[in-house]
Amino acid sequence: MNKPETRIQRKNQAAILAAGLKVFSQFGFRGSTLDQIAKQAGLSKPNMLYYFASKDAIYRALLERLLAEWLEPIYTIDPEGDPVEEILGYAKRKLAMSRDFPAESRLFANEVIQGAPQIGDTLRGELREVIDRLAAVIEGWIAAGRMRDVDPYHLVFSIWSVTQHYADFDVQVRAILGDKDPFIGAEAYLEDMMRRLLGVDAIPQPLT
Amino acid sequence: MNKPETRIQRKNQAAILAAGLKVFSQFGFRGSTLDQIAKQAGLSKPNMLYYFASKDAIYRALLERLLAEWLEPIYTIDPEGDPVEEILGYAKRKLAMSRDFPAESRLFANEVIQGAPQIGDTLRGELREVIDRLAAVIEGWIAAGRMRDVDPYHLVFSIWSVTQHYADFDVQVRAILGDKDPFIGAEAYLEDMMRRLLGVDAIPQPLT
DNA sequence: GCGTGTCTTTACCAGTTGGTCAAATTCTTG
DNA sequence: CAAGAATTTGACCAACTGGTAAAGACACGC
Repeated sequence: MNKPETRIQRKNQAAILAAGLKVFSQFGFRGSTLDQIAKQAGLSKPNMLYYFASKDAIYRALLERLLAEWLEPIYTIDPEGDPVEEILGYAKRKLAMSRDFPAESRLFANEVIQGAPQIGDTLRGELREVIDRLAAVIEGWIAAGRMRDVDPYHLVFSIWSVTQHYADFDVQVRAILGDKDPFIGAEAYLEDMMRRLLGVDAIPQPLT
Repeated sequence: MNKPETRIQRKNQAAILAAGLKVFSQFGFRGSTLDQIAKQAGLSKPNMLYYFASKDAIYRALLERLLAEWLEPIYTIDPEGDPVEEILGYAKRKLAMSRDFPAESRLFANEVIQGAPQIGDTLRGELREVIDRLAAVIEGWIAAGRMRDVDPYHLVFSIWSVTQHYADFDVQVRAILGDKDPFIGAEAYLEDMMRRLLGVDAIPQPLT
């Protein structure tokens, strides 16, 4: 259908999407302008509109491209594996994504905070299904006594919120921590928190 | 200085700030327009600008007014009290704020995600000091063996992120949970998580 | 080297934006 | 009630917004 892409098309589309990600993630959809994105992409505005029909089209293309890879880490959770290690691994992967792709995280944050006008349907559809399935797996683990009894939905929310916090509220985190790299302490804290929360055999810390 | 306020001034200023909160929290600063805010406040645009000199002035007034009350729950933490109960109480108060004042939460979220252009100085100044003092209290508790050894800064981040998540990502939470009130399960989960994380005498859950 | 389709630019437009101004209206108070 | 102050309005503006039209520049297979 839209297969025959020239190398210059690929290059410019990639540049536009990269620029759009940068600008949209900082200012939100309505706060961003085509001129900003075009300048960031190193193109003139009409030239940019030669590749994407409208501001909306750029935004939607971005969200579509990112939604899949944003959800992807969930699918690596193995129902046959050890519950604590599987969930902890997922949490760590999400934390790494916050470190390596903060703009993507902020793009979603902006979109969802503003009421998810574009991806609301996907949230109520695909996302909900995926999380329902994950919740069923977790409930199976709990029923088998392989992890502590926690609400799987709020567990997922807490993983998302804690990990994405380091990307979305980056300036606040750095304002408080100063120059220290937040992610070193974050990973240790996250691991401690998850093991403590989920582990059936948690050992009480001895008094000093 | 600016004390002599007529009742009509108070009324209109309050209406403008309420409208600004609603609009700014949904669209961010750059995504909001004076017309939107004026319409929401039930005033004409020039009339609104009679009370606030500019869009910027409304936004700054809002942030200033909210910063204080947003930080306030921290001051109710009692260094003499029981560590787990004090921290848990703070977390619950933050969760209640997310339930009762979601717009305020989203306003801050928008501001911080976009790089905190207005309140960056406050974050690096007052906020940092307050959190440093809180961290010192927590470290004292840990040294006294009254709670588990966790990083106080990341502990604060996790409380903020988990509680504010229910306000900021409201549509996503409801997309997944459906009609159920998120805050009932959220409070139970939060309490379990905090007690488990902080309590020195946590009892391992028996296998089923 | 030449024609055809791809890419880029210049000039432009109508609607929206934050904000101004002077005149008109509505209080408030002696 | 009259005068002065406080409040509200309508008309307006320059800058910016997303988007368009058309012509020019370029690339590539023949």
